[in-house]
Amino acid sequence: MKRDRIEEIAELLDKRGKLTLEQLDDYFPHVSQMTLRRDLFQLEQEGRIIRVRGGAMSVKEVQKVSGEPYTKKTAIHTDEKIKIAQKAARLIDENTSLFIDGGTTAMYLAKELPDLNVHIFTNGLAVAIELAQKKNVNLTVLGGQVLKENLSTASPVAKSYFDNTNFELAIISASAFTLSNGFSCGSQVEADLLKLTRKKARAMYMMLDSSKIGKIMPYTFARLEDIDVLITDDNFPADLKEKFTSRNIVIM
Amino acid sequence: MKRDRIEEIAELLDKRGKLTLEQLDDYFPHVSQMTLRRDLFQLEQEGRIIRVRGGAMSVKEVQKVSGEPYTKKTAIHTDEKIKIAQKAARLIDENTSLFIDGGTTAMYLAKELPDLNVHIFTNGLAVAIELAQKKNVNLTVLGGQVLKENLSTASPVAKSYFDNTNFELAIISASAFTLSNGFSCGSQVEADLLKLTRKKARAMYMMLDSSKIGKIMPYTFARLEDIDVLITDDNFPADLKEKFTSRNIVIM
DNA sequence: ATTTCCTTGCGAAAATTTTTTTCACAATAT
DNA sequence: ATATTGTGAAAAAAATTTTCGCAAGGAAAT
Repeated sequence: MKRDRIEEIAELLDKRGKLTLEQLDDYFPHVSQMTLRRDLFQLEQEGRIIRVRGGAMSVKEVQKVSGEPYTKKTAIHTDEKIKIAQKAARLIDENTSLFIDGGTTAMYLAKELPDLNVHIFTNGLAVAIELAQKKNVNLTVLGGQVLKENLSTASPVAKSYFDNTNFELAIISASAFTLSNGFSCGSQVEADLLKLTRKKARAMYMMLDSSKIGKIMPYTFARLEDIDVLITDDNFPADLKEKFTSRNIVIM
Repeated sequence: MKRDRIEEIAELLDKRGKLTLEQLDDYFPHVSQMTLRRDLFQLEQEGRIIRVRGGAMSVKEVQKVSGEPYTKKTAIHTDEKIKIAQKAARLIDENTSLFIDGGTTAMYLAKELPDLNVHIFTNGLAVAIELAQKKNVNLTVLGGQVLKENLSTASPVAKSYFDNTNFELAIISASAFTLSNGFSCGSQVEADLLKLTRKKARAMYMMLDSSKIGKIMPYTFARLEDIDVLITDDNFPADLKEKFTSRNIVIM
C-alpha cells in the first residue's frame, strides 16, 4: 500500500540521510518516479523530510552535525558498507553485551541495528550518537583522545573501563588487510585498544569491505586467525576466501 | 566583498529560516542570481544551509523542527543559548586547557568557538563532534555510560582521566538554579563529575539562560559561591544579579 | 615602474536536469 | 453507478548547472 511505501521511504531516508530519486527508484522498481515524487511531497508536508534538488534528505540527518570532513569519508563505498552492516546487524542477539568499533562501517551498523535490549561499548562518537537514538540500547562510550579522521576515541585509560566489564562479542572493522600483515589501522592507540578488545571478547567478528584488501596501514592489531567471523561483500576474492574457511572462519 | 555577502546571506537565512532565490535577489539587487546561487552553493559546502528547490534554508531552522528527544531540547530557547555561547566563546584564550560539559548550550559554544590551539575535555558527544571539526583543537572525551537525553557521558571511571590531566577553566551549564538549591542537574553521576571538575579547575564559568532560574533538579553540583563568572542573557533578573556581583562573581 | 600572467569574481546564455502539470485509466470505496 | 484514490506517461515549466567570456586586482618577472 501507499502508506507502507511512504513509511519505508521515511525509514530509508533516516538511515541513509539523503537519497536521490534514482536511488529511490532502485529500491522501489515497481512504482514510477512520479509516485515516489508524490510520496516525498507528502513526507515533506508531514515535516519528516526535506526535498532537495534530485531527491530528499531526512530531517534527522540535518539535525546531526553538519558539514564535516567526516561525512565526506562516509561517502565512499557506501553501498558495500551498508550491505555489510546489514549482515552484521542480523548477527546480534538480544540480551548480549558487545563492543563495536568507531569506523564508518560501524556507524552504518549502528544505524541498521534494531532497537534491541543489548549493552554496547564503543569508541566511536558517531556510532554512539546513532545508538543513543535507540531506547533499549544500553550504551557506554570509551573515552580518550579524539581522532578526528574517524571520530573515534582511543586512550590507554580505556583499559580501566574494561577491567570491570565483559562482553561476548566484538564487531570491528579494519582499514587494511593483507595475508602477511593481517588487519591494520592508522593509529597506535587504536590498535592497542583493538588488541585489548580481542582479549576481552569471546568472539570477534570482522567487517571488511573488499576495497580494503591488499592495503597496509602502519599498525597491525589482528591476524587472520584472530577472528571468528568475516563479514564482507560479494567482491571478496575467492582465493582469499579459502584461506579463511580453511581456518574455520565463517564468511558471511 | 564576496565573503561579506555570503555571511549576510547566512545571517538572513538564519533569521528567516528559508528564502527563495527571488527573495534573495531582492535583498541583493546589485549582483546576479548566478552569483547568489554560487554563494548558496558555498554555504551548502560549509554545511550551514541546505539548498532546496527554489532557494535555500538554514540548517538551524531545520533543527528547530522536529523529532528526537535530544534535538527537541535543543530547539527551545535556541536564540538565548546561542547568544550565551557566543559570549562564552570570546572568553576562551589560545593555549589553554579547559573543560566543557555536555549540555546543549555547550554544544552551541562548541559551534561558536574559533579554531584555536586549545586542549578541551568534554563529556558531551555532540560537543565532541562539533569540536572535532576544528583542526587546532586538541580534544579528549570522557567516557562512560551515555545519557541519552543530553548525549553526554558520565562515569566514575572518568576520574581516572582527571588524575593525570589539568585544566585551568571549566565552562559548564546547569539544568536548574535557585539561590537555596544552587546549580542542579538531573543525573547523579553527572553531578559527581561536575563536582570533580570544580575541584580540578582553577576557575569555573557558568552558562545559564534565564529560563533555568527558579527550577530545581534532583542533584545539586555547585552553589552560587562556587563559580567565578556567570554568562547569561538579558532577561536575567536584576535582583538576582546583585547576589552574584556582591560575591565578586562577574556577570556577562 | 611597467608589463605580463594568473587568479578571482562575476554575468549571460546555452545545455541539462528536475519538477510540476495535465490527462488518462484502473481499482476501490460509497 | 458514481466518486475517490492511486498511479503512470508525457508535455510543459522551472530551476540548476555548465560553459564561455570579461574585467579587476595581485604577484611575479622584466
